[in-house]
Amino acid sequence: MDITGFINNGEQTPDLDTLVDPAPAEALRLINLRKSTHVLLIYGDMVASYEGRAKSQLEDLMPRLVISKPDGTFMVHESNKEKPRLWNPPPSNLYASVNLGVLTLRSVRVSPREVVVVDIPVIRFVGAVRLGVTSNYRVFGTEEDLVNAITNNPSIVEDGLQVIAREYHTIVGDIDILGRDPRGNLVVIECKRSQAGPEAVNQLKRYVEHLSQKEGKNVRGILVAPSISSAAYHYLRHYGLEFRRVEPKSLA
Amino acid sequence: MDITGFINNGEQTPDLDTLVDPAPAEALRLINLRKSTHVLLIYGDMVASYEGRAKSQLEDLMPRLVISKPDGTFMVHESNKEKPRLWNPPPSNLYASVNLGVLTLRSVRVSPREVVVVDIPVIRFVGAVRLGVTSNYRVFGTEEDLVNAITNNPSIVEDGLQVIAREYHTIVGDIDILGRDPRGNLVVIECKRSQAGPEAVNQLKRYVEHLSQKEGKNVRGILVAPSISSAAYHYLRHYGLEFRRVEPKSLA
DNA sequence: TCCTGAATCTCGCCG
DNA sequence: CGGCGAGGTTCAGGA
Repeated sequence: MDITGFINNGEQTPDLDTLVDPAPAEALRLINLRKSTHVLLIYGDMVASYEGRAKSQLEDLMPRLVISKPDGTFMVHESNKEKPRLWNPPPSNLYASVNLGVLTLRSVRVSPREVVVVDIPVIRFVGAVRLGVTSNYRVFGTEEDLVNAITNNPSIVEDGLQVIAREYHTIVGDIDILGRDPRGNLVVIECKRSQAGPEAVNQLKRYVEHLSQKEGKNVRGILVAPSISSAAYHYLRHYGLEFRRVEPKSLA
Repeated sequence: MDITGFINNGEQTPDLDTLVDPAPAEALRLINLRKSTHVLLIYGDMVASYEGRAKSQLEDLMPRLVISKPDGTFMVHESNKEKPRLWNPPPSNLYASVNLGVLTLRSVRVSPREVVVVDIPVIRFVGAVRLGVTSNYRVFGTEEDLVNAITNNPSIVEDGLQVIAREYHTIVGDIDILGRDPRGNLVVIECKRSQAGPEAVNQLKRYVEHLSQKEGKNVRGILVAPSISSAAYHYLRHYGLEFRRVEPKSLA
């Protein structure tokens, strides 16, 4: 027993461990050793099931890839698609065990209660890799960037427009930008970073209706987006709403 | 030159290849050999960037995990989160190269044009695994299951309700279920598999308004869901719409 | 191909 | 912790 509390006798935990065609007990050992610090990659023939908010099963024994992250992310990937076939989102807990030579992984999420169970009778590979996390991550070209650009320069939408508020809270939701036009009309502005559809029109209509009832006067509504679908445009015009085309990229 | 066209002289392509701390040229060879048939796992210190619908960069050199699938899925994962930090959805094309000892991966999507570039000066591991694809995949407890259950037994929603149509198309969108109550009123039913919010109410309101204008008479709207948020319920009642609590699980 | 809306959406933010 | 809406949403189905 090491009085310093270090089990590994001063040896550094490696960033990478790999096992090819391991015995189940070997795989189990590595998984339990690294599951809270490393991302685990487990490849083999497996069946899996999920039950929680919904329910589904992968009954055919087939080569698949399990990825488990220290934050509890648990995914069963197949040969196509970006999304895992089965998964548990973080935070979940991983429990591994071996019974009759079969490695079983159970990922358990507490709230809502969701369980993914994977049985792996044939383990082809287990890897443990230590990954980083990017801080100060930033995406450019979001809806927020669009709102900022309009706030800084309202004439992008309309000459003489004054911005009264951003993220204006109402009982029916938050209005991206509330403004006033030169003639004194309230203007509700809804921004979309990509093509607007019927839902976006509906959202704008909801805000305009609410404000117009509350204020007891006419309120304009402008949908700002790089484009709008044909059906959505007809719908928008039918309710007297307006569309203003703005390319988010032109504002970078 | 093998006249049969088989480069591997009859040897089977292995389901699994692994390289630990490979030279860049070695890694490149395996990637190009397997990228169209296997899922590639590439672990090392890397920087990455994305430009397309939006733009973002991972400037800090840091251990990350690249996953590339034969359908063109390309993901850069970090130590947390279910979603990759950067990605290209399928279909995309992967181009790998080595310059001055640095492995570079470029994932290119054509429409819309999007590019993810990853530079990997330190390659710790490359794996190629052959995965399957589940056919006849089915999830239970979806909104469609709820719609089916109501279609088969409309009394779940209301005694005497008759279902006229499912997925009834209108100019403002598709109505989950269109029915008629014993008093002859048209009834629009919107189903949600989980708690309903303001957007769901708004959606129902849109359909009801449209039909009511088109038909020139009163149209009822019923929101069917396991629960509804408080704000959404007030909003719903304000517009004379109705809520019917239904647990999707009770219909399995 | 585009359009439309569901999703075990996931994720971040704000109360 | 729940509610709410954005997202480089992804994905499937239909016109």
